[in-house]
Amino acid sequence: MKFSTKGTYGLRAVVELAARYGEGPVSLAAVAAEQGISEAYLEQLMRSLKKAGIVTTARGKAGGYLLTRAPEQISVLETLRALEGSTDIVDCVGSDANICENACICSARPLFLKLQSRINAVLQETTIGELAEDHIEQKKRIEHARLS
Amino acid sequence: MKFSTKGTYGLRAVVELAARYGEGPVSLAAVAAEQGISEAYLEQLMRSLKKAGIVTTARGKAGGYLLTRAPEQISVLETLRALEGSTDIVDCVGSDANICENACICSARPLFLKLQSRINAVLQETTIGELAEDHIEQKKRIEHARLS
DNA sequence: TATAAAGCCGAGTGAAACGGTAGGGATTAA
DNA sequence: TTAATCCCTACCGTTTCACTCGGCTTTATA
Repeated sequence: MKFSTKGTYGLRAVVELAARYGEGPVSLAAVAAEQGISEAYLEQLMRSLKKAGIVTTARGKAGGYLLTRAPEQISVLETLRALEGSTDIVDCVGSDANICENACICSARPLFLKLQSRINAVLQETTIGELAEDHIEQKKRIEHARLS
Repeated sequence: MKFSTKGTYGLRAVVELAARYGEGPVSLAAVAAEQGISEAYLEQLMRSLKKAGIVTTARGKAGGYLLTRAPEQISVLETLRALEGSTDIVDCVGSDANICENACICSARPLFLKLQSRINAVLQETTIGELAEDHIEQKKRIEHARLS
């Protein structure tokens, strides 16, 4: 029941792009430096995000990554799915439940179904835009505290 | 973000014991057979559960496992913690948050905190007793359908 | 037009966790 | 005494994780 760094790093990278939404392409190096992540590793994650239609790229010099949509229109659910493949806590909930032949008798299934729906609700209703706003606020507060 | 089989198998085993609460010790072999789990593997899980004070044992011939308390007094949270070590989705939520030095600036943290609290709520409020009841009901329904 | 800065891509790798097995020991009811 | 139990340690093959490496293509700009 742990999030992988894939999900965490990727999510943070997307939030970073959201914080700079409208300012043109942001280079991988810039995102990696800001978030303290290895460039080569982050590149892989960006690939997944691109394939999922969450980010797009500008190639060549002065190129970089951009969100395909406004940050408020990207859900965390979508982002994590792109990064981790699925956000299902077990295979027997969600689309192909038939994977577990004992689904109809498994005593843990009702719990998993409930839990999964709660999780999905949070991930669905939270947008990258919200996280970015919080993050910008937080940065301001810290800056403010440092100066005084 | 996947549950391991440790958690799933162990939980099911505990529910099985709950379904037979008050009937004396249940042997490992019986639980393993009923749930379709390898005996040797399940034994490991039972050890964790015993160490955590969720089950107790009777040794020797006609021995087996028993719940230490009434099923309604055992939460799923407690059970999963015993089996998986922790139910925290990332290390930087929960007791020792200081593990992540950037916690105060990490843009994903607010999300994780919210998500964790929702998850914990479900796991805390669901008891083994409830799962056992559901399970018994379900078995009855199936039996009924088979006969008609 | 040459060059450097960027993204694109496939492959490889060490460590850890997962999921399970094996084999022997201790305990106890019959 | 025997057989049915739980108790414990160690091992092991596979997969996933978290990265790294090296070479390629694209493109702005000097």
